[in-house]
Amino acid sequence: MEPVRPDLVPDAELSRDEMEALQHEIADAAVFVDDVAIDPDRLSNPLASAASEGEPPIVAGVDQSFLQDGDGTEDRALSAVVAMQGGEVIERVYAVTPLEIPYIPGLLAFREGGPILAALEALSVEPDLLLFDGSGRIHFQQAGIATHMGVVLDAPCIGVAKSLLCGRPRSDVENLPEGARVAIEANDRVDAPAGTLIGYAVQTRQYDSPDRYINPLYVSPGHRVGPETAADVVLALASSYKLPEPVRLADGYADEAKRAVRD
DNA sequence: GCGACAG
DNA sequence: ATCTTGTCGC
Repeated sequence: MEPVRPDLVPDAELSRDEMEALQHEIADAAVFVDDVAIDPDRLSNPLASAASEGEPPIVAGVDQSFLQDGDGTEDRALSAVVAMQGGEVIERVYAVTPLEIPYIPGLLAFREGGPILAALEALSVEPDLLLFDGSGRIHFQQAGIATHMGVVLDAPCIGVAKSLLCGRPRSDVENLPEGARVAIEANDRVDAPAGTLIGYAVQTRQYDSPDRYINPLYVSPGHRVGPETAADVVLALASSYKLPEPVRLADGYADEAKRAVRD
């Protein structure tokens, strides 16, 4: 797949103000409600797929790793994509591109967007849905990496983050039971009316011991997906591990490919 | 000045 | 995110 909005592709040469201005454009173009019918049950369950007509949807997980040069300085980013259909991997691709800027909270898409788009161009199948490691609408300008990629590609996207960038949970998120979700609403750090629902803390896995617990994932709409569906999809795809399977596999593939590139 | 900060 | 082996615990 390739960008349908080349004008909005993240450019690391921009000034910080220009980057944030672009993010406001992205947020304005983003659709934070369900735009396509995505049945979470058909994502990973082959039986549900067989029972209904047509092919099950293709879901892609995207994750990055980084390579160092001889000095130990990070100089390249590697983006890995794992595409799944009916619970099975149908394609894996990766791309390596030079690293342009350091990590700056809020500007992740300008650091990692290049290799992601390069890897997605190498992908031969057309995903119906993409999951990213990072935020979507849970972002200062409501334009996290999942939203940015979603608008540039005009594809349904979901952000899956392991920690909360901004916003505020409506209730305690400690030690939630498996399958639970807690709404995340905009606070004064988010460029949205206070109280706006921007995502969910989603507990995909949990221990049963009283002294230790697993932190939830922070799931938010990227583009063309609403917050409830985003949470439903992540729960449906996280069958045996904390991370939804496409993202977990992309995570592993990013490490595997990095080792291969190093040799 | 202080605090907060995806990967 | 990254440098890294084994190891403690359910």
